Amino acid sequence: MSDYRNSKQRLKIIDILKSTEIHPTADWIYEKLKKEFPNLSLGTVYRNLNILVDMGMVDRLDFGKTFDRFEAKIDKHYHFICESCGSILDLDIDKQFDNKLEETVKTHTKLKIKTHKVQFYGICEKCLNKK
Amino acid sequence: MSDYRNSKQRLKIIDILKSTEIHPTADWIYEKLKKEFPNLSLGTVYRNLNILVDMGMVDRLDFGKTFDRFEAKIDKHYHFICESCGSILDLDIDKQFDNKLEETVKTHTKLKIKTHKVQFYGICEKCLNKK
DNA sequence: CTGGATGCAAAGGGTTTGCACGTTT
DNA sequence: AAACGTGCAAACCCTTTGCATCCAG
Repeated sequence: MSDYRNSKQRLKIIDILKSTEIHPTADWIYEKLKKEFPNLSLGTVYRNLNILVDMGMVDRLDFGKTFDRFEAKIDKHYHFICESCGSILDLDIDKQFDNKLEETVKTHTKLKIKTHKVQFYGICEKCLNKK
Repeated sequence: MSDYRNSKQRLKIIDILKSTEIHPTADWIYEKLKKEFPNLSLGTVYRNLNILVDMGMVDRLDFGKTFDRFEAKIDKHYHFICESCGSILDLDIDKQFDNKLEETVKTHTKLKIKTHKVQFYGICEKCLNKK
């Protein structure tokens, strides 16, 4: 892993992210940062966001994949994504968890919850046995 | 919403999805279906997958967004995505749920769980008040 | 000085779409 | 016949990358 130097742009990106609650897109950050660095390029924003994620200072909100995956719908269930081989497994967790999770949110917020998704990340059995 | 007719390609896509557990990508389906329809185009696969998702027969595994979003990392938490305005809110659920969820999976499978993510979907307070 | 960081623009990669033709109802 | 579906290819859109230049350590 390389050493990261300080850069005004990167420090400001952290500032921006810390100062907002809207979970911005790269482009939103770019537009905001451009006021201070008129020559800023979107590529720089993306590069720095990746570095910050790598440093563990920023979280990327995604599914951990590069393209969509599909499945024939049978019932609601959770997914496990293997960080080693990328495979996705269905998990059948007791339905009580479904309800408990949504109930908890409903009693603590004023949101109308329609559904929820859960993904677990780790190493699948196959990959564990390979080592 | 338009009426959907039957198409051999679409019916076969459902068959393929029902016959596998690997949560395929569009391209994987395309390669498989191409053996039966040599002139098949990837666009057709994508179109049909979108139709099937629209019909509720297929689930798309994604985060429900078109581009990445970022946030300064503070601690682990769940997210709520408003299906009306697209905003993302942080949820602070009692940590006991974190542990219970992962423990449940650990005791029922041989997977090594490292972390998990949860997204709730619904309507946020602002949008609820607008109606 | 040395190697990371930037701006610019082009390239990438997955997904969508316009159009003319084919197919279902 | 009317409207949806298909194949093909181009267009899209977000993200990454090559390169010459700039700048931090």
